[in-house]
Amino acid sequence: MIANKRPDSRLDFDPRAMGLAEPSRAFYRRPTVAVARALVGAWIARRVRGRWYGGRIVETEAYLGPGDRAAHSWGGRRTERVEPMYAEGGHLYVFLVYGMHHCANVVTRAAGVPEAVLLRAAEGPAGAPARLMAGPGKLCAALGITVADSGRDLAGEGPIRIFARRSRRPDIGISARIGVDYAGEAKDWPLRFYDRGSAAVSRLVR
DNA sequence: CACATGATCGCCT
DNA sequence: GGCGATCATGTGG
Repeated sequence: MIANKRPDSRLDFDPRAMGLAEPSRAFYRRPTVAVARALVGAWIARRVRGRWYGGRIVETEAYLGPGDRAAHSWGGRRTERVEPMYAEGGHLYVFLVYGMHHCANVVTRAAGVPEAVLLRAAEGPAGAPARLMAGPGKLCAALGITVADSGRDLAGEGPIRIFARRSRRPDIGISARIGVDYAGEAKDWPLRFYDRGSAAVSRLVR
């Protein structure tokens, strides 16, 4: 069992002072691509001992379920690991890749529809290293998110939450997803969304 | 800057 | 038994 890790103290921030609000459940139940786009500019945060730690999401990828060869739920796979993807939108799905890195996903749509949005990169509050969360594994490491958090409800009162962006819309770039060359035709689908103005995007792929 | 490689282990076949 | 929704480091140009 992997112990709960602690977030990087440099990610300390105050969502309330920033006027950030949490989206309703309906936000997450929308089509996955819409959620993936809306999450660019939103904040992912974790509360530990009364303090909030987090960052502004700058890169996401949509994973479209049974028909998407790159998705863990491809072909309707339903194992213990993937089970959180079948939960109602607004839950968290975390898995371990390459034996050492964790990846965090925001589950979308209705219960039983196993689609999700991978959080690929975020930029921390002022003072945090620019590329501390420039990658899905680094994002989880910085926030201390592990498979122990898989299945959590982001829309409830739990320790991991999402805050919607306020107003300014990021200049969003689109590309194929990263690291899914094995996925047949799905490898070229334009399901990666990133903030063109951010220095924390994991890789520059047009 | 563009590759190439090793680390490391849970998951699925 | 093979292979990742990755990352840091090392080499060469």
